[in-house]
Formats: sequence, C-alpha cells, structure tokens
Amino acid sequence: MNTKDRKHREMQEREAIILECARPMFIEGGYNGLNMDRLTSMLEYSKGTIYNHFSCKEEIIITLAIQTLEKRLAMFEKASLFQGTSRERIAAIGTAAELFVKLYPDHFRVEQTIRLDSIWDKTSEERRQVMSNCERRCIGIVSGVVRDGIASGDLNLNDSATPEEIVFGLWSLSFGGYSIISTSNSLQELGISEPFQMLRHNYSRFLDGIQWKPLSSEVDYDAVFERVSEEVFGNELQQITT
Amino acid sequence: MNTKDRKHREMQEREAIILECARPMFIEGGYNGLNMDRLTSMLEYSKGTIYNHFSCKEEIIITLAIQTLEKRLAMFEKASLFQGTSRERIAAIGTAAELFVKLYPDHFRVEQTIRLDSIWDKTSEERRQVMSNCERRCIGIVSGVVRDGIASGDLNLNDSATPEEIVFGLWSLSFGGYSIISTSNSLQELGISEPFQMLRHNYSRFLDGIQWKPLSSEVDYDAVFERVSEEVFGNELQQITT
Amino acid sequence: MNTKDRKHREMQEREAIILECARPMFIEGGYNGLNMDRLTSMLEYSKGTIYNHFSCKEEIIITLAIQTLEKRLAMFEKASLFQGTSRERIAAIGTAAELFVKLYPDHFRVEQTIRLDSIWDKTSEERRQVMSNCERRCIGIVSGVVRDGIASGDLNLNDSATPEEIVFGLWSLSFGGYSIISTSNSLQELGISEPFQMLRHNYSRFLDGIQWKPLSSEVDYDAVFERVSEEVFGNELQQITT
Amino acid sequence: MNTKDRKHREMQEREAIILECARPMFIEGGYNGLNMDRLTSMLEYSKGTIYNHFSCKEEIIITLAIQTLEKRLAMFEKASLFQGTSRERIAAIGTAAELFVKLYPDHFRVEQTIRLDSIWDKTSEERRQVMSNCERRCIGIVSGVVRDGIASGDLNLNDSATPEEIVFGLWSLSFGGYSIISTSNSLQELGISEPFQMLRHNYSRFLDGIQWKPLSSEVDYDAVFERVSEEVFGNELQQITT
DNA sequence: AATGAATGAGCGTTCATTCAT
DNA sequence: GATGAATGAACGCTCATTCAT
Repeated sequence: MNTKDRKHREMQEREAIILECARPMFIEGGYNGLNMDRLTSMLEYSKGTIYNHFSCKEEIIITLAIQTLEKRLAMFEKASLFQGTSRERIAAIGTAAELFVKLYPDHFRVEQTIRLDSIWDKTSEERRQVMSNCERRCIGIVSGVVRDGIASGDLNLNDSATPEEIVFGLWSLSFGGYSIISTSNSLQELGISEPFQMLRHNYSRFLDGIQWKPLSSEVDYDAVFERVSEEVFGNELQQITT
Repeated sequence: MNTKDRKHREMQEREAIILECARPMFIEGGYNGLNMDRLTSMLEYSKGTIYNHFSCKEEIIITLAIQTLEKRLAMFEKASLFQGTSRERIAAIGTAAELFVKLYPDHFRVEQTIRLDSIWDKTSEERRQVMSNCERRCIGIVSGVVRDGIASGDLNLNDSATPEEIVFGLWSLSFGGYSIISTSNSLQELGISEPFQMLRHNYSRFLDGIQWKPLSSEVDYDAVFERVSEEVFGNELQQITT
Repeated sequence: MNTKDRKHREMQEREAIILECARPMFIEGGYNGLNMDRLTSMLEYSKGTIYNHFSCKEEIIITLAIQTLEKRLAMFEKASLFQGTSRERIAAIGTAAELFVKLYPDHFRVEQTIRLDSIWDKTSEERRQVMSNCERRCIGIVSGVVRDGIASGDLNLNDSATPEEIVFGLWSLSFGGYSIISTSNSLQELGISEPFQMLRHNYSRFLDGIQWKPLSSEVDYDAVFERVSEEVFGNELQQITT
Repeated sequence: MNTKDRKHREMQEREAIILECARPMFIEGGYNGLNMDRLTSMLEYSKGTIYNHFSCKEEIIITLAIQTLEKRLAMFEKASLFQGTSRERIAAIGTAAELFVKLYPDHFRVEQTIRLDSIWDKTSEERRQVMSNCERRCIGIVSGVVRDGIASGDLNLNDSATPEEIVFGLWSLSFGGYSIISTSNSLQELGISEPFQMLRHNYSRFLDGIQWKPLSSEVDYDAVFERVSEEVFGNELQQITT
C-alpha cells in the first residue's frame, strides 16, 4: 500500500510542477503560447511523461483553470463563514473575490480562453464537470447568503425579484468590473485611479438599491472590507503585499 | 473619375465579403479557427488579393471587431438623443446595448480574443486607434448623460462619487451581464429564464441605489425599454425577430 | 523622326533609372533581395512598364552586370593607349582594373550571382552575347599588350609559354586578389593593411618571374600606378576620393 | 553506453545522407534551388527530422561548405608534411589545392553563395567559427612553409615583402585561377586547353619572381606535382580518375 | 503604351502527438 | 513507466508574372 501511496503522491507533485511551468507560458502567449516542446525542454520530464498526465494540450489548460477556481471556491467558503450581518457576509464574499483577482490576476485569461478558443470540446467530460462544479458551488454560496438575508429580514424582495436575480446582479457587476480592470486601458482615461475601491462602492450602491439592510449610509463597508481582509484572509494578503 | 469611384466601391464591397466569410470561421474556432487557406478556398478571390486588403491575419480580426464596434457607437448615439428624462435616456442607451448584443452576439468573442491572444501587437497603429476611439466615444456618450442628470437635478451624487464612477458601474454591470449570458450555462441552472430582462432590472436597482430620479418605483422602465426599442430601433429590431 | 528619337531617348533614360534603383536592392540582398514589388513602389513606373523594358527579373540583373562591364571595357581601352613601355602599359591596365574595383565595388557580387544562381539560363541570348563580348574584349586588350611586349623584345617567352598563358596568370591574380579583398576578412588577420598595393606588387613579382623588361628592380611601378591614375583616370579618381 | 553510441553514429550518418542529397540540389540551383520540400520528398526522412538536424536551411548550406573545407584542410596538412625543399612543399600544397578543386569542383559555388546571399547572418555562431577556422588554418599552413623557406635560406625577401604578402599572392593566383576555370568559358576561347597545368606554371613564375630557390629552371616542378599526386594523394587520385 | 489588381504555386517553418525502444 | 526522435499535416505569407482596362 505504501508503494502505491508514494507513487500517487509523486504523480500529484509532478502534475503540480508541470502546471507551474505551463501557467506562465500560457499567460504570456495564450493557447499558441503554450508549446509542448518548450514545456518539455523546461522540465526534467519527457514528452511521453507529460502525456501520461494530460492526454492533450487542452487538458493542461483546463486544469490550469480548475487549479485557481478551486482556490476561489475555498476563499468563498471561508468568507461565507464570516460572523456578521447577512450584508456584511456578502461584503466578505466580495472581499474574497477581490483578493482572488489580485492573487491570480491571470485566472480570467485562462478561463476566457477556454471558452473562446474551442478548447472546451477537446477536454474530458470529467474535468469539465469539475470546472462547472466550482462555478456552481461559488454561486451557491452567494445564493445561500442572499437567502439568509431574506430569512433574517435584512432583505425584503417583495416578489419584485428572485434571490437568483440578485446573485446574477452581483456576479455581473463583479465579473464585468474585474474584466474591465484587467483588460481595458480606458479606465485610466476615465480618471478612475482606484478601480477596486470604486467597484466595491458600486456593489454597495446596488445593494442599497434593493434596500438590503443595513444600508451603506449606516455601516462603513470599506471598514468591513479591511476587517475581513485581515481577519479572514491575513495569510493570502501577505502573498499579495510581499 | 467614375472609374476610380467604381474601383473604390468594389474594394469596399470585397472587403465586406472577405469579412463576412472570415467572421463565422473566427467565431467557430477563434484565432486558430480563422485559417487563411480555408478562407481563400471559400472565397472567389486568391490569397494575394486578400493580402492586398489585409496585411496579415490579425488585421482581419481587428477589422471584424471594428465593424461591430462602429455599429454599437451609432446605436449609442441614436439612443442618447431619445427625448425624455436623463434616467430614461440612460435606459435608452441600455436598450441600445441590449439590442447590440442581440444583433451581434459574437462581438464579445472577437473583442476578447484580440486582447487575449497577443493579436493587438501585430495590428496597425491606425486600426488600433479606430478601435480605441469607438470605445472611448461610447463611454463619452454615457458620461454625457450622467452629467446631464446632475445638471438637471435628477441625480445628486453628494460628493460621494464622481460621474465616471457611475459610468464604470453601469459598464461593469452591462459587460459582465452580457458576458455571462453569452458564455455561461450556469444561468439556466440558476433558474433565470429571461436574463436580458433581469439585467435591465439590475440596472434599475443600481440606479435606484444612487437615487437617480425618477426611481423605478415611479416609472415603468420596462415600458421605456419597449418604447425605445420600437421608436428608436424599429429597424434593427426587425433584423432580430426575423 | 524626332518623335521616334525622343521616345527612344526616353526609353533609355527610364531604363537607366530602373537599373539605378535595382542595383542597391540587389547589392543588399542578392537575387532574392531584388524584389519586383518593392522596385515598382520605389519608382514612379508601374509593373507593366518595367516589364516592357525587361522581360524578367533575370534580365535586369544581367543588365546590371553589363552596365559596369562596359565601364571596365572603356577603362581598359583607355589604359591600353597609355604611352610607355609594354610593361608599363600592362601596369596601366592593372591600374584600370584596380580603379574599376574601387569605383564599382559590387560588380563582382552581381557577376558572380549571375553565374551561381542559375540566372544565366533565363536571360536572352542577346544580352548574354553582350556580356561575353565585354569579357572577351577585355582579355583581348591584355593579349594585345602581351604580344606588343614580345614584338618589342621586352618579353621573351622562349616557347615555354603562350601569350594567353600569361594573360591567364594576370587575370587569375587580379580576379582572385580582388575577390579576396572584397569578401574575406582573413586579410586583416594576416596583417595585410594595404591589400591593393600588395596586389600590385604581386603583379610585379609575376612579371619579374617571366623576365618582362624592365624588371621591377629597374622601374618604380608604384610611381607608374600614380602617374596613370592621375594622367589617364583623373576624372574617375575624383569620384572615388570624393 | 552502446545504445548511446549507436544513436550518435546514426545521427551522424543521417546528417551525411541529408547533406549528400542537399548538395546536388544546391549546386544545381543555388540558394533557391535547395528546396526543403523537395529535399524531404527525396529522402526517407520527414521534415521534422531534417529540422532536428539543421535548424534552418542556411545551416544546411554552411554545413555543405564546412564538409569540403575540412577535406581541404586535411589535404593541406598532409601536403605540408611532404619531404623536400621548402619550394617543393609549396608545390605539394599547390597539388593539394588542385586535387581538392578536382575532387570537389562545386565547393567554390557553395562558399561564394554563403558570402553573397546573406546566408551568413542566419547561421549559428558555432558553425561560422568552424568555417572561419578552416580557412585560417589553411592559410597558416602556407604561412608556415613560407617561413620555413626563409629560415632555410631558400627564400630571401630582402625586406621588400612580408611572408604574408607572398601567401596573399599564392592565394590570389590559386583562388582566381580555379574560379576562372570553374565559371568562365573564355578560357577555351583563349586557347588554353590544360588550364590546371597552366595555373601550376603560373605559380612557378610567381615564385621565380621572388627568387624562391630552387628556381623552375633548376627543378622540374611538373614532376614534383606528379610525385606528390601519387605518393601523398594516391587514394584521392583514384576517386578522380575513376 | 501604361497601369496595378489579381493570381496561386510555392516557400520555410512549426508543433501536437505517437510509438519503438 | 519513461523516453525523445520521428512524424507530416498544417500554417501564414511571398512575389514574379499576367492581362483586362
């Protein structure tokens, strides 16, 4: 049994090393930038060995995405456990999302390329499931907190909306905001110098719009962001600042 | 002179034909899916002729993006002239954005690929300028209406935000929302069956959050959407429904 | 008749302009460096017009060679008329050869490429004849002076050699020497800093070897070189020094 | 270890086969005549395999030159060891040069094309070094014999020349002579039917001109040529005559 | 006679994947 | 299980020449 365990552990370690090397190559040049020959020559493993781990190039790429999506899921889970009002817990998840983007600034690139370059079709059903699950569970966490807000009376949607609609709103705001921050240079032209903070304020405006109590006029959500960053994500924070 | 004119018109027509053929190829398979050999064999023009129009593959791709960006700009301009309150005019632009996405559902794919796959670097400065201008002017139109709202007293930001911050918020919500609609299948799982309408409601919630008058409780902005669709974009609407 | 003359003159002028533009392109990059598209775009004439003058690219190249070969022939003819002993006249032709190489340093490149790159076969019989004639007549001029040397008693070959053999020797020495000077960087490593003068001395050694009177111990042939340069090729010299 | 050795030997053999096939293609049509597609189709190896050996077309060409330059170097080294007077040893090297030209009549074509067609720039520094070294060492061998001649008293330059100047002279005569023999058809018109012998006589005339003892009137250098051919290069000779 | 858009065979090179050892 | 040489289809692009206008 020990032998089998060791082999398995070695497999996993090697897989991590391969991905670690593949990631910057992919970031640099996208799908075509990730080159199996160069990857091989930069690692101490041979082509065949790499192909024993990943049946094709596309599998490497989707695994790159899964790697960071799993980090995000873990961060969302941690954030949702934050002790506070429902709206503070939403803010905590927002904090997780922001820190995630700062920790893995290239995650979007990987994820979008998968959807854009017809990579999806060539990946294994299994890995696609893993990837979908990560997304689904992240959404589920947010949904949960929205429902908690309704249950606690902080949020009253008055039949004018479903909880999912609110999740969709937060998700849009966040995905769109981070995308724009990552890829557009128009923000500077707009004169927005602290885009992450602005994005947080925009969350607040949206939540104020549905009257999720306590409103931003009653609580300093910037302070909540600071508290969550330190209390919940102190470790992750160190990685960013150093 | 007539000869010259005719030649010029033929050039433009041919360029349109090339792009028309290239677009689905690109949509289908991204950067690698657009293949100069296949493109040639599907057109009645030779390779050389295509290269007389576009100096490299990347120029074709950026031109695909410019084509639709120019449509969007025109729609935004038309929408901004809508006669109504400042918030209704914002709604009109939102209508334009939604119809644009429905008319050119693959625009995002093209635009994102350009930013992802180091295509940008290989394009001509001239075309990059055209593309940047389109984005800048679209943003400018929205900025203008926000300022009009402030000037008219409908919107009072109380020094808690700059107009640009609001533009960033609307832009995030819209870009994120349409991206999610286009590329994610999680929306169905969320049980959101009319995502476009939901997105419009989310706009409203955001604008309610900053107290842009008249609030959504006072005016039926769904009705405004319908009116703008018909009155301003009747022609474009036909293309979608047929 | 005037019209015909003018047309003819215009043709010749245009031909000269085309060649003037083609020459540096060819020098720069050899056969593949001479590009009909670039040539066209640098001239005010169209492709078709250029093809009216030269039926193919190869014809341009051979004409480039002919242009300078005709200059050389003229210089050899002038040199052979120098008033002096037969050996001085040989030195005068040597002077012509050296000045020619300095005036048209790229001539070898053109001539060799013609022979190397299977250009020859694609040229017209007519132009090949012109080119061969130039070479033949240059050789003929040297042969003539050798025979004059024999006739005058300055040179006595004693049946140990034909005049042509001597011509072949001088030609080898000169062609080899100028080739090495033009293309090799080993000369500097050898420590030869004034290769042209060294080459002239080597002519002298060869002519001393066949006892062509007066020997280099009796006459300062460096001084003859100077005299011929000034008296015969004063004009050409100006072009080099300025 | 045997396996590694065998692999290495196979690599070298294959490289030789590739070059053997590339050589006539290059000889036939120069740079453009050597065509990677045709080369592939004439060999039993695939494109990729060829590119594993040579990183680009230019590397193949320079290797063609190196192949024969190394043969020449070996022949020069062998010749320089000939037992005889210093002038006889020069004659022995001349014999080597002549046999080399006859064995590899197309070497000049390859070498010149490398210098003419901007091939040089695209080759690896390593191979360029190898090529330069071959030339340098050949020159060094001749220099050495000239110095031996001076040391032995057979040659007295009287400060009128450096040994290098004499090397330059022999080199010019030889390079020019063989070039003319290879590429010009004017020799026949000149009535020179045995150009190689004539060239040898011209060497002698040059060496007589600097009074390198014993003079050609004292020793039958044609006989030396015959002796060296048989005694030193008997093996190589067989290749030519058969 | 002059034009220059159109042609299309041809080029050198790349690279994901395979499979004999 | 590991290797890495071999594969060969595919790619983006070039350019001498033609010919309808």
